[in-house]
Amino acid sequence: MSGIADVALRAGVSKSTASRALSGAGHTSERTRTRVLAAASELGYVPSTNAVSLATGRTRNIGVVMPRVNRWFFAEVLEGIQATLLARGYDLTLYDAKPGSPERARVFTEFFARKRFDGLIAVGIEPVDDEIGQLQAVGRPIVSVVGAQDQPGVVGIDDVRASRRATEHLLGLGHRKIAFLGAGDAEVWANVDRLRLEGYRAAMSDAGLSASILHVPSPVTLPGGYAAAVDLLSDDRRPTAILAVCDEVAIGAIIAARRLGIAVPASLSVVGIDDHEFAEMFALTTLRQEPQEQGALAARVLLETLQHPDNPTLIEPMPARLIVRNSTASVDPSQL
Amino acid sequence: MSGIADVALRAGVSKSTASRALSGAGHTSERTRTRVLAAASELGYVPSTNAVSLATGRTRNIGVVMPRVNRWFFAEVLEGIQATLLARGYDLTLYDAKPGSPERARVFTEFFARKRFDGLIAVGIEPVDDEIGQLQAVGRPIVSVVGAQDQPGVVGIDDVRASRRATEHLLGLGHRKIAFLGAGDAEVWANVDRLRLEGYRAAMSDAGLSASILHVPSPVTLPGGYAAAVDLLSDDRRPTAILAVCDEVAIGAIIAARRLGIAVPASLSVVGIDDHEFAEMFALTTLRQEPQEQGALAARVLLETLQHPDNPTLIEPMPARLIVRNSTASVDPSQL
DNA sequence: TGCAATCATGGAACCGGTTGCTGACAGACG
DNA sequence: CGTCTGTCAGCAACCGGTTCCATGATTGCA
Repeated sequence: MSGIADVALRAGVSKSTASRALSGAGHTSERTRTRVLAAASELGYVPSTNAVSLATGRTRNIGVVMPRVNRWFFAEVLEGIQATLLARGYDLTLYDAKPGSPERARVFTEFFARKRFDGLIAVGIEPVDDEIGQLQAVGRPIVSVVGAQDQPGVVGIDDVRASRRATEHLLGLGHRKIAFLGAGDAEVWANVDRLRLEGYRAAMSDAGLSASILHVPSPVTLPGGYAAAVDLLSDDRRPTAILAVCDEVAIGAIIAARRLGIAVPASLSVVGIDDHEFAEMFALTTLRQEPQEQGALAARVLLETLQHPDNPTLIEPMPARLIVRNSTASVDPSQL
Repeated sequence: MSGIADVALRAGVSKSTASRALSGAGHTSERTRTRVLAAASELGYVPSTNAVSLATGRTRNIGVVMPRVNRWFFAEVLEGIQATLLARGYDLTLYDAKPGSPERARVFTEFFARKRFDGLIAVGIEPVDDEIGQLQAVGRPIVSVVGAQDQPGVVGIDDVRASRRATEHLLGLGHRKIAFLGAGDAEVWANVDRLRLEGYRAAMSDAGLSASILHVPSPVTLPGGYAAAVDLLSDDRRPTAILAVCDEVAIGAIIAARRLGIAVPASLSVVGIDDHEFAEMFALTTLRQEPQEQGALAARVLLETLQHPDNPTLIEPMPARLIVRNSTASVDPSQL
């Protein structure tokens, strides 16, 4: 492996001149610059990232923490981040931090303390207790995607609004018995779930249906939604419409309805939030959010902050658009 | 930020002694060691990874390349790798490399050349053309998960066997018209697909059914399987059983069958390969592989190789066990 | 033509660790 | 008691770059 000293030697200049020529900083004559560049490419010179980082203090690496990666939303966000960083020549170091796990504690103390990155993107991390302090202590800019409400620099949709919008869609179709399916367990999504539930509650109240509010807890997974929906649809609480906390739960509900012989949308309307990759196949009406875009935005904002640390970028909530497909229909008058 | 010099000063020793005491290398008296350790913890000393890497040549970081992360198998493998590395104190740098994309080319040249890692795990990477050379040029140990056949150090199941086993299960139930659903496009999975198709072909031939071999191409996704199955089941090629290249395709087929009013397993048996997280919910009979385990194994093997570069670890194919659920049944005699 | 400002370059310090070499000291042994 | 061996600690070089500072060469302007 040839270092910058070899390049300098070959170009007949000093290390410092070679460095300046390669990085473009400082003054260099055109002639030397081309000579150095030629020497570098002839030798296949690649600067040592460690040496550069040690000398400059910046790593050209971004850390990403998320509770897990094998869930549609997180994987999509990660793709978005990755693509953006790659384009800018940044590396991405991934940290897994399942809530409550001992590994998570290690990540927050040991791994973050190493400061292997110039900045951190926290996806779906709702820091608890001393984790907040530990994040501060990292001393690097942080951008969150769907983080806790009170964190700074959070990218995401307005969940209350999205959920309210979804509920209003059902109300507009004449539905009155609308159940909210999902959340209620102390899982990762806690905060997002809470906001979406809130939006549903608000829309119902505004429609004078406070008394009809029905929150059915369910794990936030497809099978979880399936199981919860089977229960819900089999007993006398059966609603005419379901708003699911996310598409996976919604799809679980659709599958449950089919199993039970309940026609969707004729006898049951279902609406989700996400626009999951499976949504189209199930003709699911949903509020589309674009997690890849969210990831990309988070990455862009973070890189921007690194360049201009003093003028913080203001982050607008991202839009969530209603996509009407074929899982929702006007309520069957006989069901009222 | 306090460096090792500060620690040394506080402990009243030299930098080198502090370094030895902290790393455990070389001789240090018990007394100095405790003093140094105390000083370090009082100062909250964390060694600079860059300085360590620069001096020692090792990064305590592992690179992971995969074509994409938002696909069940890859996400699971990644979880497995992550957990194992975390436990050993290693960082993980993720590289996304969709086949054929210009970004992939950059990853293979620019990003790999930086050698930010001690070793590389390539998941589902089937290197083409000069990529093989570029991987060699990295000069770091590489372990693959479901890579190309001729690569060294590949972790994975025996796909031919798994597929053969699945086919034999259907044959054992009396099925004769068995279709193989999936693959056929020049996608990521090409090699795995090919092997699984091969296993199916072999089992059919052995049963004297070469003439009945029916390969139906399909994108390797749930919606893709759905669409292909709708076609297949609607026309006169309709088989009594389907072997899908993976569970997502299999589940797509089950959903398609339901839509078409074809009872599973009464009128159609479906078997998959994977044991996807949704498999249980769809009562899918499948050959279970455990991607998390594969990821973990790959990580262990790689770390082992780093410690003992000269005695290569032999990697056995991982087991794939048949999980019989309720998507397969004896063939309906009237269909023969 | 003289002087200041600007440009191009080299030398050396520095980032923060690790490690080879050397010497002091202590205990073991003849 | 002298020498040998092994432990412990410090000095200084080194990993591979960046960057401050000094110097000499140019150029611009009065």
